[in-house]
Amino acid sequence: MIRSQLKQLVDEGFARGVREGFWTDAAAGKYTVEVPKHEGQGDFSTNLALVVAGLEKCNPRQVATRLVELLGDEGPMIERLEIAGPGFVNFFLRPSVWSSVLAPIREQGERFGRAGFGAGEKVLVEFVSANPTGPLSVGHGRNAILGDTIARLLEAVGYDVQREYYFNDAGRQMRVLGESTRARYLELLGLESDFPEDGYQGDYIYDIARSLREEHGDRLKDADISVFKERAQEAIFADIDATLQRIGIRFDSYFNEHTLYEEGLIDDVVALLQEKGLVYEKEGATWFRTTALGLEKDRVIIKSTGEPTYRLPDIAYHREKFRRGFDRMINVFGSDHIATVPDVLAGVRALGYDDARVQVVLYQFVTLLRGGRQVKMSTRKATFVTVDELVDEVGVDALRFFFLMRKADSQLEFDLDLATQQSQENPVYYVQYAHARLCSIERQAAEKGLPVIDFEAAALDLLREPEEFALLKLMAEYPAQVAGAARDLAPHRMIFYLMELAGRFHSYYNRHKVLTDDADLTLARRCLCDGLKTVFRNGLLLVGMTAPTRM
RNA sequence: GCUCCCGUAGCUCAGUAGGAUAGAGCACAGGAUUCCUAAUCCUGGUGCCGCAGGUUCGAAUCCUGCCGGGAGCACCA
Repeated sequence: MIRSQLKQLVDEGFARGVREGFWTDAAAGKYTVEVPKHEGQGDFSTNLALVVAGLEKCNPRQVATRLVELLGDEGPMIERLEIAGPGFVNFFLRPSVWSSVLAPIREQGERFGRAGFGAGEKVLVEFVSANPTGPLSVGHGRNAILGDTIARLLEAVGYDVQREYYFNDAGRQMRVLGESTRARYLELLGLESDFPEDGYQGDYIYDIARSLREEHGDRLKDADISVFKERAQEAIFADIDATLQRIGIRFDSYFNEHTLYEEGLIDDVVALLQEKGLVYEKEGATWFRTTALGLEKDRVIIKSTGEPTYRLPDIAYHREKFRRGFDRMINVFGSDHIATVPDVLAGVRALGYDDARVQVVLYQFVTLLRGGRQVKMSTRKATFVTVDELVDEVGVDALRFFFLMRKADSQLEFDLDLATQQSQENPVYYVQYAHARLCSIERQAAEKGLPVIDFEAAALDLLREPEEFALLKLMAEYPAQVAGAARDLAPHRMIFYLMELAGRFHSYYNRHKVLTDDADLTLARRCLCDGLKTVFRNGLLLVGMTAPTRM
């Protein structure tokens, strides 16, 4: 907000310089106004002179001098300007401008930080998309939290977001699931059973088998595999659903791969690709000529058995996303899906759609540490830790926080010992405690009989401590943080922002009292704290956490 | 062999579409509570930003090659 006002001033100065022939408009939109890294370099800084000088091949310090002349060296916001280093222009603002961030925060309340630049564009965020073969494991957890938080961020900046879960209840995996369930059922009946070699070994299969036995006795001993498969799938899906609800995630739609077959959409895609000469037969299989689209080798889309490989439905599914009218499509995938992405995008492109509208967020694997040792995980062997188990141990807030703490590109080390101990080492509490403390101050104020905050009556220029300026500056950055995190699909930035704000607040709290003997100062500081509380609350809710009022 | 991600302090990681003097938490050591919650704060220091070149006024950031770790490279999803 303050930054954007300043940016406007700089833009005007730049435009005047263009009119007066000091420079061309080549640098328009290329320079920035930023908060400098180091103390003593002003409240904001622009690299305009460096950018202009680079494009026009002239001396940056001369350009900076011109700019300073054009801007005038003071004004209602600016106290003084300074040319520094290779040609930065540093802005030193009047201290009073900082407290002006409090009014909009107060007016906008829970809307503070939201933006409208998404302009109602329709975005489909597809995530989790785990086939119902077992409970959600740690890897799915990262997917779920990432996808949901990205959706929240996009909603916050004005996109019309739809959350979708794509799944497949046919196919080999599910057949194995059915066989595994039947084997357990027969085993429970004391009958001969041959558990599939690559079957699912988790105890949850026993649970499902047990419920079948209770309901049907031994009447299913000769039943078709589909009975077992359907029952298993149903039970597991209910389980997944419960887990998701528990961690605050709901989907707007579920898309079953079945639909693509039933509505002939698979055949459509093959026919369309055929028309374009991108399909051929070889060794009994149908191949997609991806080499013609710039990829390394051709891929099979229909096996010699007549069954499609995963690529074909994936392409058809993405075609449906376009046909359903989405402007942007975001997929959250584990890094093991890396190889499939180019093929699907090539398919989309071949069908005449703009694949730039499809964005894939790939996240690296989660390694689980317990007792300092890596836990090996396998879905089949059921040696995995489930999301439910994690939530049991650490709670929803810590789960979300830990999964968001790292950028998607980084492998995430989930230290169970750290996350499970509810101690001060746990950074989750650090942030939440800041909010609880702010609430506590207001409770104290009420107990002392202080009146409700009268914002209009407050003398905000009494906020003059360096720690207060630091807080106000950081609060003013909040909307830009949300916008940046949404733009780059990078939820971890919100976590880092909140940790920094919490650090500054705790530090301030220890050094200065809010509730003092000076009524005016107290009121001003309560206004500051009120604003902080709003920012913490908004930030925590935005990433799907709670903002506790006491701890 | 090929593709993608990662490599920054002892450990775990940030670094916001190249910017000024490199950042945080943890760990380690010491200190702070008659006072709004000590789940807090304060004080200590550490870096060949994996290596080598290149691009430019300027590189942890961009390009090339190499080294190390991870994920892939199926008529599995």
